[in-house]
Amino acid sequence: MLDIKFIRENKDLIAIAAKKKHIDFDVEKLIAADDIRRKAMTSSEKLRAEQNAANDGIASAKTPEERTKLIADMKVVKVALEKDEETLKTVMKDWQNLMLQVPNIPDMSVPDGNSDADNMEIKTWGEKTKFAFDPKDHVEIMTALGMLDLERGQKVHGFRGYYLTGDAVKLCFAIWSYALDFFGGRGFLPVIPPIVVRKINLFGTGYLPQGEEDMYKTQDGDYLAGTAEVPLMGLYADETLTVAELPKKFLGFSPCYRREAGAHGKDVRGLIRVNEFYKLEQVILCEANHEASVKFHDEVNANTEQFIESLNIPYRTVINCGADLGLGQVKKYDIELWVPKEEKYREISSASYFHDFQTRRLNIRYRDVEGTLRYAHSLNGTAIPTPRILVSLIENFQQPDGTIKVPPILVKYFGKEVIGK
RNA sequence: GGAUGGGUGUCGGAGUGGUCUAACGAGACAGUCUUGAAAACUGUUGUACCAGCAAUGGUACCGUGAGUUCGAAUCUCACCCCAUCCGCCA
Repeated sequence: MLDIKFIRENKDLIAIAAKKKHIDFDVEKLIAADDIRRKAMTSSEKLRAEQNAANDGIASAKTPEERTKLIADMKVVKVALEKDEETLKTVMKDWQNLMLQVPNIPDMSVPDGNSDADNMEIKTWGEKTKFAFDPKDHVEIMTALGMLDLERGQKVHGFRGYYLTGDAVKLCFAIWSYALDFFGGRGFLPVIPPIVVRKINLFGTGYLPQGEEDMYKTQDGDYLAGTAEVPLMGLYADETLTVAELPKKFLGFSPCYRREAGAHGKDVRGLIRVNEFYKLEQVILCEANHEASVKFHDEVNANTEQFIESLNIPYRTVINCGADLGLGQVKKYDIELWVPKEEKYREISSASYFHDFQTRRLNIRYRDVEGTLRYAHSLNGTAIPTPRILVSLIENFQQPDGTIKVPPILVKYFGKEVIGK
């Protein structure tokens, strides 16, 4: 959600933003609706003022005749007021609907593009792993080592179902523990949030109304969130913070549920794309200025880069192009890990900032040093998702004998150096 | 699944359809008094939108939305939310 005043004064920017994000949105339609809204508001407020003024007269009328006369006058005003309010009601529906579709404006540094193929590489780290043998993919390795059962996963859950077993489970716990130490050591408060959430939180974060199809829903009308970002953003909804409390840094840990409704042909094999997984997520609320947003955005992304580096997995970082940005995102970095068997970098992390797009919808404010109420800025980034991280971890660290070398930093958490011996 | 009670300002808490510009109390802030503090006393104390360069003016907000009325915190209806009890489960 953007400020209507800002939209009116910068409608060209909005039009360019929509085009860059490949979102079909006509800002002129919103301006037209807003013109009607303003007119109806001014007009009905004037009539109401008249009515308010007459009220005292009616209450203190000296004679019944005087009173009857005043009431008769106000009956006329009432009819006019009802007409204005009818207009206002109709246009407000339209207006609110349009306001929910206004895209946030991408940063200058976001490249143009039509799809994730146009994302701009800004960093590569590590050597793409070379093998003196024919590397296998993670499904083959894990199945052979009793770490993964896709067949029975499918039997029980259906398409994209999986069982992790044995050392795969231990590896997940090791990664979670390590991540908790790593990110916790950088000032993030660990949080296990509710992931079955009320609808309002999804509107607030910008996942609704557009993302309805990708979400699981309960019979009570609640939703299973696809990321801990949703409940963490809801945490301070409708609250006013003090500037001294900012920035707030959270490390959420939660299961994540995604229907992957629009991705039926994509990544049909293995652990890349699944309906339920676990994720540690960084969320920050900070002061309302662009520099702070940029600073924390870089910080959040660097945290995950350094985490991946400590595991010694080759990766690259991209700036997502316009078409790959969500409605509310100003800028987004993806970190992609090298997957040897596919010979491709695959997304593992996504860090974005929103300015006050989310906090306006959620009504998260703070008082700045002058005492002025302001909407905070929000940003978030993946810390680490499981089991997706296992794909590149296992494929990059596989050995000729079919075993897996555990990254040294994880040995302390995992308990042994090699899986499969 | 069944039953009941309740949503008022920063908080507690009143509120017979018109003077609600929401009583009263607490808190916070400022001042008086004081060597300083406490106490006491006095005053101030929300948010959003519209018009305006501004000073300022207007409107709305008592959970949300409709309705009745010249006029609604107050009456009617629907919904949302909160709490408690019983049952069931962990």
